[in-house]
Amino acid sequence: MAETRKKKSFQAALMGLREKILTGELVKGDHLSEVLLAEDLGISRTPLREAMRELIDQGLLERLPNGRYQVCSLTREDVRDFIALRGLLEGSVFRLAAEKGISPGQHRACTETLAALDCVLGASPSDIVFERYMDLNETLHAQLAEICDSPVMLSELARINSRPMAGPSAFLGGQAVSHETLNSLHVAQDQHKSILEAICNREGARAEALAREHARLAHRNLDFFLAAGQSAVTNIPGLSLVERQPEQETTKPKKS
Amino acid sequence: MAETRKKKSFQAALMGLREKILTGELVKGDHLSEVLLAEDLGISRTPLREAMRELIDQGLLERLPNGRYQVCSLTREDVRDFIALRGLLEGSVFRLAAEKGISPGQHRACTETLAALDCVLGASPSDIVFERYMDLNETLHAQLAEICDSPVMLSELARINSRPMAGPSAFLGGQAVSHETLNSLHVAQDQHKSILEAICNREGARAEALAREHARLAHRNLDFFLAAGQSAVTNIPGLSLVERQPEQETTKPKKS
DNA sequence: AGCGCCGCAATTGTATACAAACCTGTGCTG
DNA sequence: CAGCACAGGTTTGTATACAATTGCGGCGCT
Repeated sequence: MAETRKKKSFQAALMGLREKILTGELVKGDHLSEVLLAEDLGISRTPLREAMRELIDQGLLERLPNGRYQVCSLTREDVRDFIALRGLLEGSVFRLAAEKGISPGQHRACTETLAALDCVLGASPSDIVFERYMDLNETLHAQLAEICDSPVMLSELARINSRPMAGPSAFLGGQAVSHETLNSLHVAQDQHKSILEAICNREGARAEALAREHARLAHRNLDFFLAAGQSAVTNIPGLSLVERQPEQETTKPKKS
Repeated sequence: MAETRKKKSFQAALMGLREKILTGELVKGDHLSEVLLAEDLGISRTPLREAMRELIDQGLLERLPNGRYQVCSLTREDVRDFIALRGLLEGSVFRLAAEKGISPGQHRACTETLAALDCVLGASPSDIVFERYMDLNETLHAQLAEICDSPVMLSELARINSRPMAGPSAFLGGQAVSHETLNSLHVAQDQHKSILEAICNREGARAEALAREHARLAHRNLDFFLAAGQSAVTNIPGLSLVERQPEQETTKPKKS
């Protein structure tokens, strides 16, 4: 953990609040008080404010004109836009990578990660270790992105990836081994290979188009887990932030 | 001024620091102390920290792993990447606008702004009011962007536009009426018209490509003002943040 | 009864005091 | 003479007290 900075109260606030928000303990619309949260977390308001500011940057909180804070409420279109935005940035980054050229070491590293992903996917459907797949997937995306060698692009991409459900492995924690989902994993892996091929061949436009389409795979997963209902909320971090307008009103149990 | 929030100390800190940084009063590498700045601005450390955090978001400050702050140092490539990134985002936004379709009211507003720009450009070269051109240019970009009707895209575009020299009117304050610069203004205006036309015709790919090329015009201006030397620093906000690597190393005095 | 104004309570913004961490300079030791 | 260790000071991190502003509820007026 490179982010284990010394400011421990700030870290505690950040982790604690993140947890409370992602688990849905804090409801969407309600505006939350600094003093209550501070004493709940056992810290002072000062580091708490710092943490809240950080969470605003991460898109989990938003600030009302009054100065009050409230948990971010995302529409389905917002999440789709963030996913598309990742595709856009990754596309640009891959195009830059293709134009710049890949080094032998980078090519070897990507090939290894691809092989490891193949290995994970090769197992029988029930034996797939989704956690390992997530790790490898993120590694691959990072390896491909680093080829472009542009700090600006990489940092902005990282920013978008930190958005609630925009990252490349956002929906892999769901572990829903439906036939459809499984198939999309194989499609994604094929796209991975095509992207690497395009970068190696200096086919920038192809790499860019592939990246956009690759990100769009996540749209299906978003729709799937939004339709799956409350059970998915615990598995997909940030899903609780999405307001579900198309739900028919079926004896909605009013919470406390 | 929608941003005239009540927190006046915070605002004072923000404005004051921004001023100090953009005018080059604060040198690039030097790390700045909270307490010194606070008493210099006549406020406390608490709002100052908030302001510094904001300036980090705006890309004017950066934070060292020690927790110290320092004025951001950008390379020429960084600025070029930010400009390209604006082109990328604007391109995506315009493509979305073309796919969604423009309303009559939006079309009328854009046409009016275009006509006003034509009017400003129609004056004799020495009579061009650059300040008015800047306003109109930003208005047009905003009007075109709003067509896409995606809060996510708009806010991310606004974020990039707030980066030091990435905004669409970043270099128009230079008022360098060289033959070359003047010509680029006419080219830019022609691109504006083409973009609007593409959006009206639902030509998404064309609008996207035009936006990317439109942003690239700023690359020339960047090179021009970087070559212009110190005199341009006072006119182009943020130019002082760019490290000029072609400087020969002249007895670099090691700081204390 | 409805509308508007005033005052209180709650909440955020600011200031300052204190604690901890870091860098630095100096002196000791191998 | 070099390297390390310790101590002091400087700087950021945290806590708490105070100020200002906002929202709200009651009260009076129309």
